[in-house]
Amino acid sequence: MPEQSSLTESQNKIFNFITRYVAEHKRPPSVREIQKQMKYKSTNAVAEVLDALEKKGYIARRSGARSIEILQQDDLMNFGFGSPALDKVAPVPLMSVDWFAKGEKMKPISNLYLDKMLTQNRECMLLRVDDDGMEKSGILKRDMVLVEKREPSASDKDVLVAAICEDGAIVRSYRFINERVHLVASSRSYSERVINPNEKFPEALVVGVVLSLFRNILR
Amino acid sequence: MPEQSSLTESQNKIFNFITRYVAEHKRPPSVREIQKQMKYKSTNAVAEVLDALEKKGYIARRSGARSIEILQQDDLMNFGFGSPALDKVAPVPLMSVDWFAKGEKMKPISNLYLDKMLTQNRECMLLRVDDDGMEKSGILKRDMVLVEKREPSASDKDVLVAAICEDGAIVRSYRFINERVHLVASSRSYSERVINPNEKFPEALVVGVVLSLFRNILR
DNA sequence: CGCTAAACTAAACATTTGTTCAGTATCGCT
DNA sequence: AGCGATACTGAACAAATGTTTAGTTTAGCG
Repeated sequence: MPEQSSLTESQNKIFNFITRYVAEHKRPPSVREIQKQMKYKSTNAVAEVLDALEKKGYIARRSGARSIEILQQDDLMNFGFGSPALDKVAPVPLMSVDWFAKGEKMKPISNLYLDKMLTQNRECMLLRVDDDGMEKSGILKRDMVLVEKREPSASDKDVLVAAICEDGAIVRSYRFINERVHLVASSRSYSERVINPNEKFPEALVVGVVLSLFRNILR
Repeated sequence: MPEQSSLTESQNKIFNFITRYVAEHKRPPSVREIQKQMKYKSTNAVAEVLDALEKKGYIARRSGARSIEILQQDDLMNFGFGSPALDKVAPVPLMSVDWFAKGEKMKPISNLYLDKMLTQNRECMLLRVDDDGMEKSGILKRDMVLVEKREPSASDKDVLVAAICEDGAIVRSYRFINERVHLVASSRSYSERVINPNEKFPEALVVGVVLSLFRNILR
């Protein structure tokens, strides 16, 4: 990930406040509302933090009142609008993987129903990650990944893909080099897999692009 | 049931403009921006249309600049008939956190619909993690956590809990020692928070037990 | 016709809001 | 000690913005 320059305590506080405020009120806060929240006695205290946030690329400002715009879109929920409705749910098949050297198979075990805000209206499936190859990227064995069923395109830079292979389902970084697909783990101890386009029985089969991650915490 | 009063041409035009503007700019337009768009020569032309829209329940206005809020027209959840998914899905409120030293507030922003397999049929909510205190446990800032709304019990050994505090929502290990609740981060750089049972305004408020974790991977 | 509502123009006014300038204080680093 | 970054207080100002009051015009309707 492109490590965002880190924030100081007050910068983090204010940035969090802004995101919460926007989510709740559907408009950015004014400088003086931030001031009140932070219990500052001068608006300039806010102004300087906003300058820093802007310089670090967390926000942008235009002219006029309430002009703060949040630049992070990794927000997952850019909950601007979304009113709840049931047509907002999509069935997502939970797939189990059977791999045979000659022909792979994936079978739906059951359907989970997920809000379309999560599936982003794409054709998805759920897979259980079967190794620790992406541990360093925060994806652990036994995590569930929500995968969009599609072949990565050339424009996909540094996406994570799900693939099935001997070991079951795995997640890897996707690189396209010299007509070949390279599947790269984040841990060095996992070797790179290279897929030749002409290969009849490749050692791994890319099944889609990883959209998000789901992990059970409570045992 | 409340037959939506219909809109006049200019009312409709302006209402549509507001909707588009919010979608595009993530903040409401100012009165004068609407005036410009409509090629009015007086702001009062706008003011009157806005009065009408407010009276008809299409928008609401608060104080301050850019205070127009679009009201949801779609009647709340249409818990109508047999979508096959219905009984498998539960609405989970996505909460935003406002913290004041004396009185904490949590407000639902919107509902996400999640399979009951995920909520395990418990009363849940979704929170966005606002710090890196549990980074070492694999819970990162900006992750969403699915939280069961309940006080941890003595039998809960080493559960992770969500709490709200000055910094927003945080996740911590829960320890009960000497009548006191200890909230422990996995990173050493985050200090432990201790909650006294008699404390009137504790520095953090436990809101529930973390069931699972959700993270957006694709940008 | 006369009435009313909607749809404006025109001009002021009061707030809200962003920005800036001049200071003070603390901390880590050199 | 000196320097720069961060974190503020306090005060003032100008621009942006919401609101109001007074008047004109048009269209529909009884």
